[in-house]
Amino acid sequence: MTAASKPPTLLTSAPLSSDPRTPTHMSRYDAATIEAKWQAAWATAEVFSARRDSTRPKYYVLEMFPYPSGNLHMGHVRNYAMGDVIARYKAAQGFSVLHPMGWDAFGLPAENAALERGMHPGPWTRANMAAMKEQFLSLGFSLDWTREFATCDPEYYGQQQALFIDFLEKGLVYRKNAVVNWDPVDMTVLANEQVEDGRGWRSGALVERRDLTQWFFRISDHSDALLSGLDGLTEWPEKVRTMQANWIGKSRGLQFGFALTAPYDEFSALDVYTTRPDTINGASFLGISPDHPLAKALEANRPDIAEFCAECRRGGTSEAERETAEKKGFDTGLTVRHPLNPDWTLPVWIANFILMDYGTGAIFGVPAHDQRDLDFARKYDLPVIDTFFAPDDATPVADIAFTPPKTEPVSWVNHPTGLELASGEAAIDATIALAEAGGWGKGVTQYRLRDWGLSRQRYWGCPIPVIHCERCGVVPEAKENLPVKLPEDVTFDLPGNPLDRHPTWRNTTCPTCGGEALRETDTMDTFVDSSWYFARFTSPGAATPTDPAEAAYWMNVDQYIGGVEHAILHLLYSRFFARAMAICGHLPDTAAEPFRALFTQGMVTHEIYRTRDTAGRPVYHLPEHVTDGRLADGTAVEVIPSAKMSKSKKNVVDPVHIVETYGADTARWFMLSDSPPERDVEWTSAGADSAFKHLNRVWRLAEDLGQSASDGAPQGVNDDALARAVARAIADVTAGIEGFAFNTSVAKLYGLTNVIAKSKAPEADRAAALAILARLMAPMTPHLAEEVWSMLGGTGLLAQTPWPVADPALLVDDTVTLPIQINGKRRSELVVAADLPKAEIEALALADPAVIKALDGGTPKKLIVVPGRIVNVVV
RNA sequence: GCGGGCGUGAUGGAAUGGUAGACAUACCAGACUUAAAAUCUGUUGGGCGUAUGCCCGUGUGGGUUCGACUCCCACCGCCCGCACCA
Repeated sequence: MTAASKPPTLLTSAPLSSDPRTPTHMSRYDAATIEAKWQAAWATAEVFSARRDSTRPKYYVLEMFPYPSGNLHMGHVRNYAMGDVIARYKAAQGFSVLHPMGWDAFGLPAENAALERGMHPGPWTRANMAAMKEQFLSLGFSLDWTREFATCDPEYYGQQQALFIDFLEKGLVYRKNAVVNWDPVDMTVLANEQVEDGRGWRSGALVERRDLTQWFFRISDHSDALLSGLDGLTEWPEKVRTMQANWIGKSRGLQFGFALTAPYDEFSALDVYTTRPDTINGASFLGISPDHPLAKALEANRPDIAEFCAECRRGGTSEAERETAEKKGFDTGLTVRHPLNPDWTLPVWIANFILMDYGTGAIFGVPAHDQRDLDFARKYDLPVIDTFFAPDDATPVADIAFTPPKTEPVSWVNHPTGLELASGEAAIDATIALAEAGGWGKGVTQYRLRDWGLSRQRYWGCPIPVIHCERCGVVPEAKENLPVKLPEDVTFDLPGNPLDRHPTWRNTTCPTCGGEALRETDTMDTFVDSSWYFARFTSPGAATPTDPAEAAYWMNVDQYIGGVEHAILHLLYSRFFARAMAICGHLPDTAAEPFRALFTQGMVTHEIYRTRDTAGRPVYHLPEHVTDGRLADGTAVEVIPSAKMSKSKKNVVDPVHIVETYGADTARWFMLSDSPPERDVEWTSAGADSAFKHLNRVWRLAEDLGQSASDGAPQGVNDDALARAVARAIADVTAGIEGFAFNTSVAKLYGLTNVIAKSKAPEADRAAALAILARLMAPMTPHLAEEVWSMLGGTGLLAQTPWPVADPALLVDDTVTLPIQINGKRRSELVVAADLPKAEIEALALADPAVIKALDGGTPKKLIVVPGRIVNVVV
């Protein structure tokens, strides 16, 4: 399917010219007609089909593909309008552009819809895709639709299953136990999003943590590579690199054991990991996770401990929830000996804030130098031992832990290494050395990054292609049996995974021994789907995950654009996948970092409208259903301040309405105006009117100046002032696009429009200037630009016309205005030749009346001249 | 709680450490019109003022600099992420 095979449905009249007495001989800017016309023209010429072309450099621009919710929202329009600016601009610069689009089509909302309306997730998703594609087409993006796919296509997820099997072979994926949110009433696994205040969103039951055997990608084996790889990503935002580095969380610390004073069960010592071994003499207790093997052993014999651990396991699994929960502890009664002093014993506590999957699941608490430990110590009346003070202040810690930066020198109290005045860093080094020399501990590099659990106990995802055989164990499905397709005949009348209760799908034969066996019923995390789609776009029809020749040509993505909310997970997973695919030969090694440049756009926000149902649970309402704070039936809604547009909060705006009223170009222009792309923008209807007004103005200029258009594109601009304005605009608009400052490009285009409209230059000059304006506007408002170009007699499609180049001679001004500051405040100005020597500027500045007055006969203390910029006189 | 970011007129925002407020919206005034809309022109950070003049002003408080929206420190407010939302 091509870009305009189905013309969008648009109003035929423009809303701001609705007066029936408008003379009929006067034509108007008719977005509906214009946009359909040019979309058809682009489609006929197949302008946007990506082609391998050895004579041109390639450019791969990609926006994060959407989840097919059924409606494009303004956030999408913003995202794809930005990508389209880049794609069209790069095409005009002569690049062979790949700009594909597809659907991130698996996921929870389809299952929720299935539960709510009794509809199968497949048709629901397909219908949404069809609706959204129509909206996409009406916006006129320069997308290569011949490469379209959805992650729920068996052709796609079958290749994903092949990848999984390859990963399995290379040891990149394995099974282990992990906890999930378990709803004991609905008897189902819940996503973190489905847990509200520790309760299941539907049942309201207290959520429990439950252990399940699940599949994991060995992403943590690549921690160091993923961390050091960030250094090469110079065209990624610094904040994203920082966030990823912090997420990977490389730390150096000490691992060592505390011997139990009396062995318990098979435990004779407890291993701890700490990043602050230098504070070892400040230890006042040992803390272990409720999931620590020792805690589990204690549970078996001690009902009170079992009850405490059970309490710790209530509530959701999310880190935010655990971190903000009240800190609780339980004294096990066991004690350990301090490694540096066998007479010193410490109590062992079980604490709910200690995670089993970081370090060893056991810590020693240093209340004097860790706020959380201090709160814990005060709550349970444990000792607080100062191990260091500020060099000039030896006040013991009371309610606020003393935690200076590790680089700051502090004075130590009886430090085991003998240090007196030293930084934390130096003390850490010394303590690790001491432990290694003494043989009681070893320095360890630890990462916060955990392996990526990919198992989901759900239907609407990519089936994990493994089979459980009683004789052969867990074996991969044979590749010739791929794809393992999801069965269609499933029901959603019960919670849980329909694959589990499917009568026949689960039963299969073992690919190894041919005996009876059972399929895995878990499906993959949807992050897996989106971790390699960019690679698949290079050869969407290939019978293997990628076609190596195509991947080698098109990879990497030269410009990736998406929401900052994906700064960590999606981008980190994709970086891991690219490495894993390279290991399996599906991508060249040079694609290990798949996204050369990244831009994270801000979010489009909107107010949220909420009411509550009889049970007090929130019910959200779409903006189009709310007028003046009330629903159609008069119910008042609670207005919650602007937040990220999200399907679950229903604070989404339908761009279809804007396109129908004003046209696609207005929607695009408006989304690119005003707000810097990286910043959040609140959607307002007021901006649309002004955008539309401007496009009308450009169109009217074209109508005025196009009357006398001769054949062929308008020639050069001879009028000097106009020519300079045009050159300036070319340079500034280009710089704005290159720097992802589309809002400033838009401002410069407004400026050039104003200059052309007010210019008294000959009509041919103004027409030529307007033709340049059209070319500069083409990436943003492509339909109007084509129309204006054609009205002015331009030949060919603007979509295939090279980007204009500014005459450098016209960018340099002969004279400059230099502000004169006196003591840093602007007091006067100087108009001088641009190349005037510094000494002469100084002389002119000292002769300036304002300067003479300020000096009052004296000499300046200092005279700063920055040629071309400013003069500052210090008196 | 932890990690990251943002904060400038009535509003969205502009500004390689160098004239703060470009461009746009809104408001006000004028032109055109019987009138309105549309369109066009002009004004608009606050204060004093006859002024081509002065004072204040980029969340708050400090600091660096000849010069700070920009760099550094602390604080306040808002936003994003926190591994099963996508």
